[in-house]
Amino acid sequence: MRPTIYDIARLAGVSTATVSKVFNQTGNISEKTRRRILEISKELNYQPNVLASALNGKKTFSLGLLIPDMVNPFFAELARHVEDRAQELGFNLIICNTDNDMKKEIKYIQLLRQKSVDGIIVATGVRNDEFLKELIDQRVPIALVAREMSVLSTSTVLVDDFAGGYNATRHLIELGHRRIAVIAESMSVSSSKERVRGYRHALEEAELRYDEELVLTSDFSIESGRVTALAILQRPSRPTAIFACNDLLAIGALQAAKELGIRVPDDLSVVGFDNTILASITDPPMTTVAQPIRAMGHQVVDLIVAEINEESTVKQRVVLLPELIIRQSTQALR
Amino acid sequence: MRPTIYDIARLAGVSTATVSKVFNQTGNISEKTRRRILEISKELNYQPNVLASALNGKKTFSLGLLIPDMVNPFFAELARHVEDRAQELGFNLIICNTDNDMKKEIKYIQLLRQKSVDGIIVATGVRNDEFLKELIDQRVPIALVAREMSVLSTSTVLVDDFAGGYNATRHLIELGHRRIAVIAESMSVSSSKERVRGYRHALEEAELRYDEELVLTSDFSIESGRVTALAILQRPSRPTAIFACNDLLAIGALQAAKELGIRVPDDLSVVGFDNTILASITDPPMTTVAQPIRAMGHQVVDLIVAEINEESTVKQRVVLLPELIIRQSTQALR
DNA sequence: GTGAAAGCGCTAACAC
DNA sequence: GTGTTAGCGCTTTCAC
Repeated sequence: MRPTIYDIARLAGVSTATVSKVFNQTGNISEKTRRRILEISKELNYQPNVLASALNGKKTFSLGLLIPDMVNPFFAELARHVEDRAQELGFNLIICNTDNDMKKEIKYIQLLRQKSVDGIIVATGVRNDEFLKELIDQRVPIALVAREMSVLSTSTVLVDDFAGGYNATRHLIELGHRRIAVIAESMSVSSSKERVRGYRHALEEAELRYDEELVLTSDFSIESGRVTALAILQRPSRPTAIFACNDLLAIGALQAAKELGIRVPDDLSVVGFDNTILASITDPPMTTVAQPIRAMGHQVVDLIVAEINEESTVKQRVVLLPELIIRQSTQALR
Repeated sequence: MRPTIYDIARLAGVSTATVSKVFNQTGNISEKTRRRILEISKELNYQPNVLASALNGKKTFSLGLLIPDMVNPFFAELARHVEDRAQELGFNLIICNTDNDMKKEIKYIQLLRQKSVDGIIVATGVRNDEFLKELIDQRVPIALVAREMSVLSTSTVLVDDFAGGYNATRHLIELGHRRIAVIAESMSVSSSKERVRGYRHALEEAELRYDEELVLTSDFSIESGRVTALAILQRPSRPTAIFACNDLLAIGALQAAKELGIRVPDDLSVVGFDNTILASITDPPMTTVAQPIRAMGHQVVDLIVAEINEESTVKQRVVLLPELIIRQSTQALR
């Protein structure tokens, strides 16, 4: 059996209250008994039982993280940084892959509540306002990362998606491109919508016509990027550039181009979004909009932990700036 | 406040024991009261408190997963499948990225114990025998995946790494290659050692000399693969083929070749291992040894859950077979 | 400085 | 069929 506070108390000839105080650094315990207790604990290899302490209203020191899919490198990296920071602060991370499926999301949230996690970080794109609102009403700390939900009053960390979309498109325009297509993930995701808005703004600023035909929506997999790009590249007057709203889609576009014998960047420029590890290993290496993933992960953990510890009750909305990384998938229009 | 079993009992005019029995489907409760209790629970949106129930010796329904780094696509995919299966069985997953750092690993294991996870799945390569042994002695269910530890009596799921290394090398030999280098991750990892052993066996079988100079060890990042490959490709008599013990290293080799103006596959054949998403998007697409990642993830969860539920007390060692996926990074020696 | 005791939310004998 | 009650391991108030 795992030793308990009772075992320690008995061996040290004190009460459990004293032992508890030592471990919580509360009350006033003489240096001598403190030492004794610590010593005995070491000997028995005592590990406090978090469950029992959480049952008394203390923290569980675990956080939930809802992401669409950790196989998507963007979310893998994000989750990694979240986990790192959480660990630094003494919290474990329960990762939940929801595939942006509302049913799964709800199920996960219920499980997390049953386990009394101290907070939930949401990075999924599901429109789940009602459910999250309930949680907030129940005073479960929630924070959003890489997504947005204006109706909700929660701390949020994201990148300026509008600026990202704008920068990407602007870059293409400066290279002389006029027919620029955009492939978005489902437009119901806030970040996607913003990126397209940035795209549109760049066009209009350059007095280029915004052509709905050039705005495609798809899933968020390489395959669906490929299929979508294939369709658009086979039109009679195909675009000379594609802005894909994430690296996965951009890779799909690259593959489609290769299939059709369209050379990148000579005959087609492609810009991605996220600057995941994938962008640097494609051929050619991909121009993409970098999100400061590490900073996002750290910040969102800091915000939610501050809320958990009630150090800060004001909700914050942190907007980080994206950065265009120019590689070799874009080139001046000939 | 979250409703408790007491609230329900009061409103239903029964005792907490009755309510508990309903939720645990134990005892014998009349259909009528059962209904009433369930109804009231629904109304109050009651969620059982897992902590309290776990404190009574029940399960916490959470598993720990120790992996080196979820940014590595192999582990991202593995973790995803583990998580999927765990979720199906009602368990949450606490993911711990250890970077194969023994200190971190120990810290994580302690945290997991304090939280009374029901079991721990270990996919890291750390030689941590002592520590894991302690856990086993304390009857914490442990299972290994994608790694091995012969001294320990634990359920294990892995791929036949020897066969994988053999197949990869054999493929190269059949293509006429004679000078075949191998880049291994640190040789202290069991899987890596086995793959190299398979490599060696293939050579010897073909009566080719096993040349220590052609066996390089490195880290497990693209960058270290690149550096290692760079070194070997600049030797006076460079190899005509490289077998890299994982896709990351293979990509590094691809990059090194490109840097040196060595064409793949014309001047150099490269084989990877893992068949992660990366292998399909490199240029050229990579020949690699596929691990049945999904099956591995599912199986290891099934094994550990069986142990947790004490359905099965016999430890199993499941060895799955790898499969060589031939793409375009390998070609017959000219 | 230290301890007795009540209680966190739930379970499981055992009694009725 | 249902209730009483004694814990699970820990925290905390209040008394000494």
